[in-house]
Amino acid sequence: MGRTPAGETREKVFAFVRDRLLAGQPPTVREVQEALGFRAVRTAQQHLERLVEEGRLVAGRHRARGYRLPGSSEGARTVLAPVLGRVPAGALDAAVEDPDGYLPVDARGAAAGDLFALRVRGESMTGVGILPGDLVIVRRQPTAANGDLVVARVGDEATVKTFRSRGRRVELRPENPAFAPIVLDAGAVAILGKVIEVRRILGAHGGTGA
Amino acid sequence: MGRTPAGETREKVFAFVRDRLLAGQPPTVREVQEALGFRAVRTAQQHLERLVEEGRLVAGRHRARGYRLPGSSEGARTVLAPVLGRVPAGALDAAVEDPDGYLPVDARGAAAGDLFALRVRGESMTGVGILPGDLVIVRRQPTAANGDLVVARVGDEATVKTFRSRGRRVELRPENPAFAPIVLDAGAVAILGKVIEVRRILGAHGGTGA
DNA sequence: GACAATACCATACATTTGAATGCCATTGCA
DNA sequence: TGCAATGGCATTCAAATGTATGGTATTGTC
Repeated sequence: MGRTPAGETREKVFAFVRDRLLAGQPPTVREVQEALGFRAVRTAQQHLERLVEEGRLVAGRHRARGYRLPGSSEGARTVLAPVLGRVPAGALDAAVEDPDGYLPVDARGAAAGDLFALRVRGESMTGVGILPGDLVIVRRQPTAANGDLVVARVGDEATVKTFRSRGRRVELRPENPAFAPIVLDAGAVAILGKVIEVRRILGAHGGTGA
Repeated sequence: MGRTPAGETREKVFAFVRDRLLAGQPPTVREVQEALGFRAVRTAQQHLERLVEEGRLVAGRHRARGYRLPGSSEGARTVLAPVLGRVPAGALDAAVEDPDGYLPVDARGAAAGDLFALRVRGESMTGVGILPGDLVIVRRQPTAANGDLVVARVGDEATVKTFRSRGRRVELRPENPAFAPIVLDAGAVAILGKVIEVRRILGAHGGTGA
């Protein structure tokens, strides 16, 4: 009664732990033991210690289900941003109550409630790689700096544009030569937030369509 | 000392637990207690029990960090895709061992281990709105259909291109008139996977750069 | 005021779970 | 042969953690 060939077993241990972690369900040492068919807790424990030594896992001392993948243990924090279906005509909060779904966002430095997402309509921003149907993830803020990509409400409509202010006047500039900039008085524009991320979900089927 | 207004607190408890779950780090009752500033474990415990009653959480009996989101087996499910820093020269698994970080991905229909992400270099795909520095999220698969956006390995390099096959020959087509298609024998190309999503993280500062 | 409902607290208890102690079997090498 | 290295086992201990008991203060309603 000895052992198993090469480092095969440890590879299986790592794969098991990694998959569980990626699925959001960190395993216990005993779950590893059972999954791999060890008859002693210690055996699973030793493999895990080994993986930590090799830097492939990170252990939290005395924490239940404390193993993590290196790099994901710190900083990375995921929150859900609601995808607003209707254009927010009034207060944003009203629209959030009935979202089209949620997008997981790696939010470092942005509180959960401060994020939302909108689907882009029109081709006014194709010059900066934002195509119709893309999702923009927005962090709420009432102001913007020149050059910021913002979501602004003009009248009843919300649009994604590049922000630029000239004194009392605000210019919402499209990034497509076929469209003209919108210039308004600052009082006629409400900045809903700043675009912090752009996503295009291609899905399982279909090509680029180009 | 009494309490806090309406059901505000419970909402915060739920948000905290949900965020932690989505981040792949289920919290303990005491972590909830501490995060919300309760002075008794029991208080956090009661809120959690309440959330379970309301069906907003699911509890695992006597399991450490046992709270889950209901229906997490189906519906929106977030997994973390490793961002591969180096171009995968050999097997993909080797590169996954040392990722640059992880991206939260809403993976419906894709197993956790089947996803990874790469940072795009070069301007060969600007025609379909993929700019240098963008992140592509890829689902591993060894084959592709005409028109698919794929990550392929040619020699030591991995590139993002539109896939097209003509008999024994494979064409990797850039989406930028300034670049020429790459035409190779099928044996000289290895399909690493298919691009299912494109992301551009603009961050808190800076404009569009266009 | 009586009473239910809500929110919270202090503490104890039981289970889960990470870590430690000590030992055996196989392999490879000097 | 001797011996270090590896892979495994059985068991125990201690920390982490879910759960339960019992009590106080505030709010709202009849």
